[in-house]
Amino acid sequence: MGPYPITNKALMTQADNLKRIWSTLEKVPAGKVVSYGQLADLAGLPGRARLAARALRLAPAERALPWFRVIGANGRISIPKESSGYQRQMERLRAEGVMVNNGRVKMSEYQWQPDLSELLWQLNF
DNA sequence: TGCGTGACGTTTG
DNA sequence: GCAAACGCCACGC
Repeated sequence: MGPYPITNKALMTQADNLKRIWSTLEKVPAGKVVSYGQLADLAGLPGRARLAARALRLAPAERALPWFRVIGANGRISIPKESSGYQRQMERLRAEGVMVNNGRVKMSEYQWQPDLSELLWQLNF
């Protein structure tokens, strides 16, 4: 967390950006999913979907973030289907009641739609 | 100093 | 549904 809570590029370090994304990800409730772009948006980093993806790769394991609740905006799991991560993600999602068919989730049903003012209140970057 | 590469996204055809 | 063309930008080389 930098000294300034505003997305002023000149004052935000990459470490700050990653922390913002991780903090926001922690707020995604079980049984719901968010897209990479949505996660970045909610973290105050509009248009930074790729950064959200990067943040997941770099996420510290001990933080136990719900990385599996992040999928592509098209509702598909974005990890190569031949990878073990693909299977793990599908299992974790199903374990909390999310229906996954052919690596795909129905966004209209499972996408998290947080109350923005409430989220802003909870987050303390 | 480029330049290619990404667990990405939107628009257009 | 699919593919191409952009847009985005941190990072490694």
